[in-house]
Amino acid sequence: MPTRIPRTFFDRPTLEVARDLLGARLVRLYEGERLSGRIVEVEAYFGLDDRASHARMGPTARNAPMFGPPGYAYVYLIYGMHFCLNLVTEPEGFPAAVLVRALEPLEGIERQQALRGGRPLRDLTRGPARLCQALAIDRAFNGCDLCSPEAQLWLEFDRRYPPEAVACSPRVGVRGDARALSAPWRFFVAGSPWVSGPASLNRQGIRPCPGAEEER
DNA sequence: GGATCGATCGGCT
DNA sequence: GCCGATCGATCCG
Repeated sequence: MPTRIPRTFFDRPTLEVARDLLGARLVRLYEGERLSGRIVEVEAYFGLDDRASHARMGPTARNAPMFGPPGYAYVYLIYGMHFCLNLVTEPEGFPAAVLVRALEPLEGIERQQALRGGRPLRDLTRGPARLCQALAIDRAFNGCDLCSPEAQLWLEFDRRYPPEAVACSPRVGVRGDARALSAPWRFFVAGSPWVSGPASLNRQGIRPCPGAEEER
């Protein structure tokens, strides 16, 4: 049985964690069955200055997990009907998290399709709300410790992508100021059919990742 | 492939 | 009241 990714992995600058999460396996134990997928797309949200982050207005009841210790889940409801999964990064007190935007399906695919209402395989986990539905991730996982041996949701090291296989682009669906709009804090596996977002971003957006030193 | 629109509700202004 | 880190259906080219 592969080991769960430890808390020290998440206790680092968010841009580094985001890039390193590509290739990791997200595992959900659902009614005794492993449902999993390989992470192929993420977005980083960090700091009070990030106008696209839920933490931009300071701590609230909703965004509290973002201010908490690393290695926990921050799950929120959006548009009154969809859930999104974030992985909390950086030391406690600094608001930061990585949004998981797309997976390459690996285990329990038939069960995942059932949870998705029989939608096509290609649409199974392509998008942050779709993957939550496929892995049965909802509000109950908000604040969940992903590094605990008892957790029903965790991460495992799986594939490791070389730098040239990883591309970046501005984040999808953000509304903040010019800086937030242009910040290349979305990372994805170049050319993967499992990546979400507008095709335009996935073509033009293919450029080298910024160094982690760009953070802050 | 791209644009538009409706669904639906918790958390903030 | 307002609006969103989205999705799916529908229309168009």
